[in-house]
Amino acid sequence: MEISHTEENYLKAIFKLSEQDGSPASTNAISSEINISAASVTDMIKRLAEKELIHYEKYKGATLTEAGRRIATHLIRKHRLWEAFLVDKLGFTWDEVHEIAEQLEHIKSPALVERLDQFLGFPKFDPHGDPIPDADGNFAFRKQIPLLELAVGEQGAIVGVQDHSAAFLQYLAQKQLVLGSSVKVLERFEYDESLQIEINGSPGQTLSKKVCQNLFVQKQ
Amino acid sequence: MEISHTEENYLKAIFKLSEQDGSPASTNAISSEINISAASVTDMIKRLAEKELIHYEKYKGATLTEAGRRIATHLIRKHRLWEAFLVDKLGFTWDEVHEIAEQLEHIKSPALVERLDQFLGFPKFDPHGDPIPDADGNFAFRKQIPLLELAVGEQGAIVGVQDHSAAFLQYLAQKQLVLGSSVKVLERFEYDESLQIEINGSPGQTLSKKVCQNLFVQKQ
DNA sequence: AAATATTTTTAGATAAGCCTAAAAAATATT
DNA sequence: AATATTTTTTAGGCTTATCTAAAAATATTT
Repeated sequence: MEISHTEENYLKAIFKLSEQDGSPASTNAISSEINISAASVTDMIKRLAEKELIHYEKYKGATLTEAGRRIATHLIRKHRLWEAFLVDKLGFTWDEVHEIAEQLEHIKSPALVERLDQFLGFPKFDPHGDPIPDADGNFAFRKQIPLLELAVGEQGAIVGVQDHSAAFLQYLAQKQLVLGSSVKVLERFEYDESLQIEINGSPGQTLSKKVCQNLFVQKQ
Repeated sequence: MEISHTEENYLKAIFKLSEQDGSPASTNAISSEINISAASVTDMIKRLAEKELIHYEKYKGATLTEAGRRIATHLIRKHRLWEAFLVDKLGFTWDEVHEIAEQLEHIKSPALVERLDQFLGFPKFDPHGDPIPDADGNFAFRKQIPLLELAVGEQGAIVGVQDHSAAFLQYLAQKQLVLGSSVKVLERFEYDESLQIEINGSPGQTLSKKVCQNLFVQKQ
């Protein structure tokens, strides 16, 4: 069965919206996720249901079938492998690669994905710290918490981000906060929930609550 | 101006058909080049003419405008750079890369092309020996002739192929005929215009007229 | 529980890209 | 030069993916 570029984008959106909690992705949620009118979404999810890529009941939203999930995770696999390629091999920065990977993820060639994976040394995480699913759609798991939840005196390593916007990623890079950077919480200001942290051994950075919520660390 | 994937394919076909002799590409020629009905081609070339990507006069065929040519050569540049990547970095063989590059050539990111070029060491020729145009659309030139035109006793190096089919490329690989192989014409059989040649110093191969027409060599 | 608000679906259009069949124009043949 | 053939265009349709506006269903508030 041929799956179009467009259908792939819907499957990815439904995966993103329904994977965390397992609850169906609503028409409106999909609509705002991919910036397409709700009416068009209804249209498309009907067609995806006919192709048995999603389960869909009128007014009840959509969840992926096994076939749909396989396609979605494979897209995520390709997206993240390409991001790793762009950063590790071509020297792009982590805030520049999302748009390009959005295009590259639609390239259809099973051999290409597997060779790319090998060329990159079978990475388990992409440049933003997100896990790269294996060919069967299994994601590596890692015990990570938002930096905001680190207690005063505790230390951790940056392993991922919640917010993937270029603005946030550029802000982080400027503060020397990249994947692998070591951070230690020196003080917590209850007034605005900001944290005073030490980055790679140099103290003196205050990070806002918003920043600390969007940064994942692994306790050390 | 947005140019669709489909429009790009038409521009590439028109380039291929009209570049050699400079004469316009006829509707039928485009039709059979891209396997789309002549009626659809007429439709599309009208739209391309409106966008000023081609010059088109009813019943007179199409030629590229400067803008159209820029797009076409840029596509060829991307196609060939990706082929080089697939062979040199991912280890694909030269007969496997065309279909994948057909997809990759449509990825839109100027930065990506330039970084890829750099990553590959600014190659001037792709895995089939075809010149990779520079960012301005200029092709490297090389004095090459079909193997068939080499005289008895003359020696040359394989630098390219006329026929890009997987069948031909696989046949060549089997005979140790790859880019850079050295060949010497030992004898010419007038009966069927086949050649007895020495490949990399080992004699004893007879190559048909068809094969010798489709192989380019550089005299040594 | 009734009224109101929100969400979702239906209905009817549109544009891109394709098709086949028929008409028109250009080219080749007698 | 007239006729036949080939090429190209026109006409009319189809599918995919989108839209807006209106109707229907569901959820929320009073």
